Amino acid sequence: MAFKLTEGYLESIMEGAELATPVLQILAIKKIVSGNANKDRYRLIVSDGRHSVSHAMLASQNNEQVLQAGEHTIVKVTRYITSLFNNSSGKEQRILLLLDVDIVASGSQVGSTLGNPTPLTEAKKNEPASSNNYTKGNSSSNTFVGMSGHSSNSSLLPHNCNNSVSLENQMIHPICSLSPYQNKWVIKARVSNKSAIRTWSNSKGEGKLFSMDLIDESGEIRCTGFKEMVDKYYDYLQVDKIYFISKCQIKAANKKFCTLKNDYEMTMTNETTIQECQGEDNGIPSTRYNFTTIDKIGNMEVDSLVDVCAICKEASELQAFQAKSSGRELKKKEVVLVDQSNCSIILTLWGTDAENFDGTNNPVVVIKGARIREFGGGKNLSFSVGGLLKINPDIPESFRIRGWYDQEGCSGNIVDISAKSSSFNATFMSFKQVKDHGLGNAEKGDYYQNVGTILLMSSNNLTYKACPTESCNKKIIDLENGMYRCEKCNREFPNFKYRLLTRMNVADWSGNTWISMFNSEGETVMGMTAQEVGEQIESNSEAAADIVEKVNFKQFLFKCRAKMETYNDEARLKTIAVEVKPINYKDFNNQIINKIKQIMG
DNA sequence: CCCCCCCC
Repeated sequence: MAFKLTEGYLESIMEGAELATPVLQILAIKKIVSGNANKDRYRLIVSDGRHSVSHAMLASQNNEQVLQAGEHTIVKVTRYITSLFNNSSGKEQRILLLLDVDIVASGSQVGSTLGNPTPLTEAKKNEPASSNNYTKGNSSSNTFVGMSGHSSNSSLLPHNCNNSVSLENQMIHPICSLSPYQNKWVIKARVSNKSAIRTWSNSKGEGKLFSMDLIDESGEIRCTGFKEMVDKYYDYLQVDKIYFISKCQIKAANKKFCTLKNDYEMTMTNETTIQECQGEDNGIPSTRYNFTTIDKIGNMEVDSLVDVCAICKEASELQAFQAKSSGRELKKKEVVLVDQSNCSIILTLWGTDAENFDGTNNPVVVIKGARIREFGGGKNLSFSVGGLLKINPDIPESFRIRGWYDQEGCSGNIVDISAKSSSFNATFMSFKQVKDHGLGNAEKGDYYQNVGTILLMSSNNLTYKACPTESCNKKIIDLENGMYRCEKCNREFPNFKYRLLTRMNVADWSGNTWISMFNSEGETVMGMTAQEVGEQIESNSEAAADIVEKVNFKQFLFKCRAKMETYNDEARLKTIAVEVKPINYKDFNNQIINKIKQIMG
């Protein structure tokens, strides 16, 4: 198969021309920067068959497909940028950044270098950009300006900026090219999000800070200003405006607190210069989202951050309450979100976000950086600092989901990701606590869990003969003619099934209690099926004693329902184990550690 | 240099 490259394109591109979809071959791939997470940065040698360019870089979202395709791969470049920067010897160097590529043929399909490409000479690469001064793939924007001839009006500079040189005259670097290894740069970026000013006070000191999200056509990065930087820049920086920014300190990003797609984040320093870009803002996008559909959240890690675009199906009233742990007065609103995955999830808004949220008319809710939480086995989302919340924003995804909801989503069957998987995540309590707290007065009983030791199990009536109908567990009457009658089903059967109904005395350090349990819980405790238990006892009257003895001193996690019942005019607490599980010592130890921490204050 | 962000 013959592959065709867009011969001669590279020369023009590296001189600043805009050419639609160059088709290039990747001759070499070299890792240049290793990120803290999963995004490494790669330098490429690319060829158009006539020339090769060694100063090419791959935008990290393309890493996976290009690495997989390997050297000799042919790509169609759907979006690119060139940018000037100073190389190590202080010379200007133009680099080619591949923002979006489609694989035309993988390296193994191509197998060799096409044509006989010669390296573009230094002289060629260092020629000034063509007349319009900008270099861009597929639109007329000038996000990354080469050397610009025009001078800026210094009166436009804000008085509180410390620089004397206008950044506007300098070359602009794409955000995705920033790294700790290169500190001479200027970016031109839009502020897509700005936090409130926050103060802190801990053992290391105290202070105040704010952070903002910066975005350009190549990528995004978070920037934080501490202390005096707050005074200097907080009011000056406005969301949605565009700034020239230089000389921040670049360091590895902590992914735990930021969904921005960048391995780095930056911090303002005394050297930092920020100037508003008064002119053209074309081509610089506003917030960039990385949306996850709700169905996926069910399998995602608790505490991680996601971006969602969903419809508010319903919203609760504003609820105010006091946090048990901190005593703080909290306000929240629970919003049920749905999306095209036909799943719903609860989003909790706090404080003013909760107060301000209006759920009428099913608005589109777009969130960047919602925190995944878990409650009772279900997942939910919590929105708070560092995130961005928009209602009915003007983005394509918003219109798309609006259409989906109005046409079909509003009447569809929805799976609730926030649904609690089991009846509890009930509190761990000792039997003494159960007694002291007077559990059992709630109408449906009170739930708790306990890790306990079986002291004694009654060997009488371990099993009963039950109706063989699958959905019916009613005790049957032995008609003693080979038939069994179920009153509930009003039928006679030639067979029955064994069911367990056991009572055992369970102890922990604080006391003991009698717990009843039904079939499956009893099977777990005995390690036998009800059928096996029934048959063994049937064939050997001594079997029951053996079975009971083997259970003694076994330990389990008991999930219990306690309810006060009146029996012969006497109130007593009836406890049923609704779930019995082997002890997960890791979880159990965490419970104990948390308790110790509580006790220690 | 923050990074707590809440509740059942």
